[in-house]
Amino acid sequence: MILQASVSSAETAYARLNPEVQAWIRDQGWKTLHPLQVQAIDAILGGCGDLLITAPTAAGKTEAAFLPVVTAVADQQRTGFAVLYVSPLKALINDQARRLSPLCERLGLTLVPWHGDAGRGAKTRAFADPSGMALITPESLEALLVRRPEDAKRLMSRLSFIVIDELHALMSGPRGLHLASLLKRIDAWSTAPARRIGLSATIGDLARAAVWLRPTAPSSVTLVQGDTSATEVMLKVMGYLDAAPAESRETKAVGRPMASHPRIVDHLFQTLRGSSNLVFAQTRREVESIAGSLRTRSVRAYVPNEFFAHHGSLSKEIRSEVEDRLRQNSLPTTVVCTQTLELGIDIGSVSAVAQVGAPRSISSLRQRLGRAGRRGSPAILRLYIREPVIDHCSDFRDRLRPNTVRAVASVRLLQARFAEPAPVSDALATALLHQILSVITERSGATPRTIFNLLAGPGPFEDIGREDLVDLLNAAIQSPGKLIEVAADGSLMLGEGGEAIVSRRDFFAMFQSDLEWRVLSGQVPLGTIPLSNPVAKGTLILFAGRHWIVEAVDTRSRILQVAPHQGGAAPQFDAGAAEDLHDRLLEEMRAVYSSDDIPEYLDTQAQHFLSEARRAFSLYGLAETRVIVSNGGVHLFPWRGSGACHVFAATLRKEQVKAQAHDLAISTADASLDQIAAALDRIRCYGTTDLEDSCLWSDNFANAKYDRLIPRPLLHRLWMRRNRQAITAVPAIAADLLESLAT
DNA sequence: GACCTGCTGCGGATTG
Repeated sequence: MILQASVSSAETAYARLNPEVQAWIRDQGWKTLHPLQVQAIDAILGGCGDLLITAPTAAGKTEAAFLPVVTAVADQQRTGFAVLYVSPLKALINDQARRLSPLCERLGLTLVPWHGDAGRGAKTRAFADPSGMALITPESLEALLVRRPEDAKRLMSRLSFIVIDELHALMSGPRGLHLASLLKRIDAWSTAPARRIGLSATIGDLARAAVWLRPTAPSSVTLVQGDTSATEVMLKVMGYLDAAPAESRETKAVGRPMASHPRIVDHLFQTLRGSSNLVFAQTRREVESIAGSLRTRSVRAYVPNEFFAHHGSLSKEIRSEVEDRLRQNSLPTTVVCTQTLELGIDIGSVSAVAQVGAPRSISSLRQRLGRAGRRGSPAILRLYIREPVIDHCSDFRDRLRPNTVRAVASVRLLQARFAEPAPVSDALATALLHQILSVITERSGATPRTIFNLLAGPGPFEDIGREDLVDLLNAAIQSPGKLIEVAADGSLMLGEGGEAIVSRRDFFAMFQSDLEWRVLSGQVPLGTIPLSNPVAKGTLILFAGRHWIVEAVDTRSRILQVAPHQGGAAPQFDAGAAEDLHDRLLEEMRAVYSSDDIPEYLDTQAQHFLSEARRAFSLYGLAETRVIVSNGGVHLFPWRGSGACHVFAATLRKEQVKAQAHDLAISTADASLDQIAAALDRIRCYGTTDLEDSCLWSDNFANAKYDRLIPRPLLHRLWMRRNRQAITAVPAIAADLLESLAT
């Protein structure tokens, strides 16, 4: 990656901009251009490659990219869009359209917001006379390619720039593979591919981001980095003692708030009322329960409620109402939310950010922190950490106080500027099949060679070899559902099954969607809850931070009609697997256990938890050993992240040891130390063949949308490649554990 | 043991 070498002065950069852009800058009342903007102007107007712009939220990344971009394309004459802006969220497209339209108007550039909820007028005009900028989601891009391939080519074969916002979010997961493939296909239409500009606040691995951005030439990506000097953070970690462990697990399962709940709610109420804040919780159910209690608390205190819920299952209406109230900033507003308010939707900045529960990801914590701190004042972050009461039947997991230790480790890594790299997607096969169907549709048929040339090679599918593609295509051709057919000339066409998949509306997204109840209060849509919730007339529910009674159930159209009421519990939202912990976080947790400093940002209870944690760590002898016996079971501590631990647990199961990985360790059952030592000794000597075989014992590698249509051996092969690192580490982990047992 | 994201084209009726 090329680091920005020379930087001209703000005056020189300003002089390079289009006069109308300069006038717009004066209108904003800006006295000077930020260094970030100067760098971006130099790189875009002076250079010719791709750019990665990283800077904290609200540092002006959008302007840094667009001032020079619109300057570059202002006077060009062409048929088709000059700039494609890709965003992960419709709401972000609406925000950006609002921000950019005065600038574009001055230059006579058309601006077309292009997503499912955007008006059709602008799109229709763009089909007739395409020019300027389109602001689009990956799914709408897919829809354009599949449904209007001729128009898509006409609109996007002469692009000068592709701007990708919130790059860290768009490059990860199935969507990352999807968008990368779409961009590759767009590039194939033109002789001079558009320059790509990625924007992000949190990039854990710059080298990998550069590879994603320009797979054929990652070293030509210029890095433009904003001010990375640390912003002042006022941090507090607060400990809360919960009910007995057995009880706490039970109440969690039933969904009843835990014993610490009222005390945490009290503290939030007292510290946050009167100002604007964000409170992040780990689950939607927890958001509901906290927001509901805060509202009840306000009613009891005879004060107007200023606490609201925000999560992905709430309707657009409810969510934008809350976002508007935050943005207008005229009334104190505290929003209890999940990840939904992490990305760059414009909500202004808030006084303080709180999080209930220990962080699992540093990137996420950093994004959340970025929401706090008005100009000139420090960002306030409060972490609420719960640990259970210890009694005679408590096991090592409770005694080691992992939540407190994880919170301290997270803060240390935050200070060390660590951020997790974007996770590798497990949807490679699904994405490949999806894109094959899409290419066949776009081209009304394609030969295997065309498909291979178009999709394979540097990019999202570079791990796919010719034989993988052949296996996949053969399976699709021979499938009883007739996904693909071979035409007389040897080209591949959609079969009956393929047609059915592509013609469905949900084809455009690479992720799954399940059926849900729609919850309506009168005519107002409140949101959706999973069909799995038992509901009947008279059921009480807590939703959108308020209490409701179900008045009517329409099972045909899946609608719940509700009315305001009192009481009721939050619904059960479908549970997925917990977010993986990174290797670095476990390593840091071990360091926290082994050191003896008590950070001053811990309150008395949290300090107490940390002391208990270290005492337990020492009593179990974990400074010297990686294997302990507790409550009749043997527990192994590789001090690695979730990925490595899950693979290692699978390997143990292959050796007939019942093993289960959790956040802190791997727990075994019904096995003696001798049996485990023998298993570890065998695993220690594993060669490549054994390792490739070991993961056959894992049955859950068919998770993604179209995995059921993929041959199992291919899924297994791809799973192996994706987990190569964790798999290669297996013998070394076994050796370390065995050494512990010997001493 | 979690979270989040997205969605066409067409014909016909209605409205300004």
